[in-house]
Amino acid sequence: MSNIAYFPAMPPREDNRPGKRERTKTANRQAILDAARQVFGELGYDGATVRDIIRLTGLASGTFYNYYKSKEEVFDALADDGARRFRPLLRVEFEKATDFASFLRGAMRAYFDFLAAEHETWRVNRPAGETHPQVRSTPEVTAVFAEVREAFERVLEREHAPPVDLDYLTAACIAVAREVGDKMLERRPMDTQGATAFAVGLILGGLPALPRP
Amino acid sequence: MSNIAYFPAMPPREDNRPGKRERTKTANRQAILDAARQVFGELGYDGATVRDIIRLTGLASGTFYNYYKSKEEVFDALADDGARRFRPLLRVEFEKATDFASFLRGAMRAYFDFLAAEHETWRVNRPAGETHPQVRSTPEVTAVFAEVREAFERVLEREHAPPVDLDYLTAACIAVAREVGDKMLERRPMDTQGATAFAVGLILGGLPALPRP
DNA sequence: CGGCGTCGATGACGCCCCGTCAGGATTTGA
DNA sequence: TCAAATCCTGACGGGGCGTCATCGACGCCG
Repeated sequence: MSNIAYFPAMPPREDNRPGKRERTKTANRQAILDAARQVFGELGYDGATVRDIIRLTGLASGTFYNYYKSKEEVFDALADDGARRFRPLLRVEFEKATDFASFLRGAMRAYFDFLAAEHETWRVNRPAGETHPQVRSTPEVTAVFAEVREAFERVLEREHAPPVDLDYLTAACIAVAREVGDKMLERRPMDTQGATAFAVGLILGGLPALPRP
Repeated sequence: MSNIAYFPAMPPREDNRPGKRERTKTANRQAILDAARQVFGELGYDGATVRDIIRLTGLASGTFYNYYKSKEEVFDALADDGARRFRPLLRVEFEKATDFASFLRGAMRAYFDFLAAEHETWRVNRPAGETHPQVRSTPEVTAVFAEVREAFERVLEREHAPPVDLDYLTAACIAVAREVGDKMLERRPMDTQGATAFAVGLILGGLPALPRP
């Protein structure tokens, strides 16, 4: 038998791609995440059901539980995913920054742009009046918090700024970013620059007026 | 038969107290709210179950649904309750205030004190790592937002302050209050005065630096 | 008092979602 | 080609959900 016209059902892989098991695993994980994003988007966090997500993936119910333990866990995975994608952007801003003002401006702008971009993907067709799900403290989200805090610390120290309550400052900045960002998303046209100017103005102006611990 | 020693089983009410029907209704409503507070406190919002609340009240399951349609609705009722109790305090601060600075200081302080007081009642025994439930936008909560916004508007106008983006400002102030308040609750001793100084300092300092729309 | 109409408390019920697990299909490595 | 490993499958027991027929208690009036 010549070897010209013969192809085995599955030709041997010459590359170092992971095996089929590994590939379906990541495919499943991704399918679940995608389905979850859509379901949460349409039904809201409370309204969503593990079964809804499962149905959308076409997998068996048991399979879901091979990947995530619960609705909370998928949701946290989505949040983690967002945080993981945002972190590098934050790091870039830190590298670029020359002082606190420029870091804050860059980070804030990066966040609002990120938010606006996510917005499209995320809130596909939210029924009116649905509260959007609470951002939970997953490992990656916590890491972002810590990273902001540390960046603040370093950059403030670098420019010999007087000491402040860093925990409060970090919390306040993130709070302003979140809430102003939220309001920004409701406005048309969506003005990330305006939101940035507001948030940065408030915090930079307030910084010198903070009590010294 | 003399009328001295005779009391009918239920002596007639001379007062204008509502009838028994009405009284058990308010009692039930209150019992459900109390039970809900405790259950949410112990199990967290996600972990709590309508059945848990029902069990704690001792009522029948059907009775619960005569008062609230769902877990969400009881929770919103609790939030509403908090907002309803906070609103007068806010109003008092508005009356007392002579300018934006004094209003902000008073309101912030009132909020942190309120928060600290609620804390005792609310987070009875939260298991570690539980995220506390999202504050939802119930009618009363929305009303508080609107009231803050209007108070800001009036007091800023009164002192001929330059115009600002009131929506952003309100959102930012509430955000700072919430988040700094949250951090405050985790500290021992709980320092409402310190938190107030921080939040007020940040916002008052930032106000003049805001972009003019 | 006594009788009647109404209100709302009751809890069993059917429905659906939950998370599990024994069985089976598919991939892997030899 | 075969055995072992992997993990997908879907039926199942458990339990929470919201409803509704029933009934006891309340209020009202003669």
